[in-house]
Amino acid sequence: MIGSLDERGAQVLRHVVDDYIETAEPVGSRTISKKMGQTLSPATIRNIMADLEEMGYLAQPHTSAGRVPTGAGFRYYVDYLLARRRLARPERDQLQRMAGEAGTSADELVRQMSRLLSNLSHQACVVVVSRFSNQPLRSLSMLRAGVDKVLLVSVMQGGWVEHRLIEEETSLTGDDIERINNYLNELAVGLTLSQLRARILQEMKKEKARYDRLMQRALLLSARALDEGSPTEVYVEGRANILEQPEFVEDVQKLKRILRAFEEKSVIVRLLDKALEGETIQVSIGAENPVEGLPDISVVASGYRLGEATAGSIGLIGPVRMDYSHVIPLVQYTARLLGSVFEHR
Amino acid sequence: MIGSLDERGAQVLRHVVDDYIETAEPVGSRTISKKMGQTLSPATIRNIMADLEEMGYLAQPHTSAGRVPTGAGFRYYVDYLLARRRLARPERDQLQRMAGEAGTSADELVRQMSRLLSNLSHQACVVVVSRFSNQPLRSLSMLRAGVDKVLLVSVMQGGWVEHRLIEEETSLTGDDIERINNYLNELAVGLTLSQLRARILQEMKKEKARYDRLMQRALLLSARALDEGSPTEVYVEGRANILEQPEFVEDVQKLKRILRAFEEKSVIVRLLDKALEGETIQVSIGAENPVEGLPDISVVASGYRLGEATAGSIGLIGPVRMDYSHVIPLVQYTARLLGSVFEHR
DNA sequence: CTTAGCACTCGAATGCTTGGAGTGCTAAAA
DNA sequence: TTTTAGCACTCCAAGCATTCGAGTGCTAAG
Repeated sequence: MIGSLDERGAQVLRHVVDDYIETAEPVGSRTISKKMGQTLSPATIRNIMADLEEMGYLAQPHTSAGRVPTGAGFRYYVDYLLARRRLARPERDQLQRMAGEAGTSADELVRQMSRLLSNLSHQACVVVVSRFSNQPLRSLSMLRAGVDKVLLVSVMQGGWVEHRLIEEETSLTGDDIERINNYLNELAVGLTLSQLRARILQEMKKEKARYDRLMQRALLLSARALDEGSPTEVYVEGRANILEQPEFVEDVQKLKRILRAFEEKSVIVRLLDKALEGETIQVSIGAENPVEGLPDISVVASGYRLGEATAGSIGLIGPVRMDYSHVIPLVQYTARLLGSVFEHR
Repeated sequence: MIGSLDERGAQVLRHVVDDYIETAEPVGSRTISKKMGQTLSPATIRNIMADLEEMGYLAQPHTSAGRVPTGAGFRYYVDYLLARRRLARPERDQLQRMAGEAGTSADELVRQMSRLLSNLSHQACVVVVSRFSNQPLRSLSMLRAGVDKVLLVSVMQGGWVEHRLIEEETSLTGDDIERINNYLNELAVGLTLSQLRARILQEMKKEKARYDRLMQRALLLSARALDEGSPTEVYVEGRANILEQPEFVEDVQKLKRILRAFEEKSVIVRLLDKALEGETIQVSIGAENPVEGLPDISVVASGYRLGEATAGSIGLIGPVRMDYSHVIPLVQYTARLLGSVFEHR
């Protein structure tokens, strides 16, 4: 059914999609004819549109309505017809200014960038931070926190800080803790957390042999701390933008499904899954996304890097009828920006 | 206009509110007559309802419709007519089980309790944690985090951990840091953060006199760290429950306003403001809440204590037509539970 | 291959009718 | 004096017919 298009067909498709993105209404042949400077009459356009429909790029809600792009239509549009505009100056400036804010902590910064991105795009913005897997440790320390508790604090490349409070019955002296810290840092700095996990297991055998009870305990505690804890953090900003989209407001069921999805970390992670693999932009149109229950949303997302590894991904979630030509460079730019910000932290 | 009610009037009002809470539809005289076991005919009920309307407790959407409780009607209901039921066993059990989960960190626990509460109530649940103002410090430590950065970590009563990453050009040796830590802990443990702030300012003068450059620097860094940072954290769970309420779904504008409000920390803090003062339950009905733009929501909230001071508040946000007799004990119980959980951390 | 012309389709908007739920009032009953 | 049966009245919601117009597909001429 779906084939390639000649120049004319492509132009018509492009205009249909453009117009539909703008108006959210079915587009008629008259409109397209005008948009193309009346080089072709509505009747001709109708013929072309009928062809496009046959090829699966357009659809008719009912006989006497205009045409609406299908998922395939949007896909073709994004792949071949999109005007790859550069990001407008003022938007670049705003993003850069935000990224330059020095005082904020890493996760506060991400949240604010995400909010700004959602404002600029009028879509909901989602960020997944995979704190652990990939980022090398800058320091790992243990410190006392009250009578029978110790706190394990890890600082990652990029300024991410993670901590775990652990119950510990037997008390450690200040000296003990200092020794442990020296030992841990020697062991850990430069490793990613998953590497460290492996290293600790390895080391535990050695230490057992050496009969150093204190170090054994330190390793045990660290291993325990590393086992717990969620490996990813998720931020959602600009949920209310979903309500700006007529297609969602008309159908409360869709709205509910989307809002529920935003409340499930795992769903969001799955939505942005592909983007986590690299720094290139990923566009899922409609049912293309991996989540079963959400065939009416598109996701435009990109991973952002920190050194060698992908540190997380940032994306926009909205209706299939999204302004891709605007949104794609926005996300792309923001992802790069995030990466470079964390590089210098 | 608004006066006190005789027994009969009160009973009718109670039934109208009960029925309206259940159905979200205007309530007619027939319905009430039946509910009261036909001790009074519909005609009599009509007379009573007309009185209640005159007094401002009921209103008619239009001439030939039933009655709907006004804000004042709900207020009277909550103040005088509510059957103060105890919380049902299974709900108590669920909450307790959740509170007993040992492994989770303080903020993860709050988030999960909040989510559970939103599920049990079918409303959106909001928690405000005022981390700083009131809770005494258990420990305050500085540690190195990379080449030119130090991390200041504070552990509060209740298991709350807070950290700040600070740029620091001149490098500190391990010895320096140890001295600083001893000094800081001596200074800080047992104080609340606001007390500590004052203490540091005091101390800075002294140290200046003593010409101890290292301690000076430590104090400077600490002061800087304490000055930044938001004093409160806010969690919202169960937003999607808002969409279960017909009164909100019918009116997208209201929906938008509510969702936008959920995205503004300051708005939420204002909504729960009164509850932060004490451990008693606060009910704001409709326009009673302090936020201008949200006259259609009710807030049922309670502060939770940690030792002497209020550590935060937890509340439910929903339509004026909320099931107060269910929701009030729910919130009350959860707030107490939270307090006692953090007590033992 | 393009396009003017035309018959046709279908949804959205409009107006009309009807049914029913609910009211207020009055007058009789308790 | 209070209650209630009876009744006229109001108004919304739902159903139905009609109209309007945007848009189509097809055909035949350019």
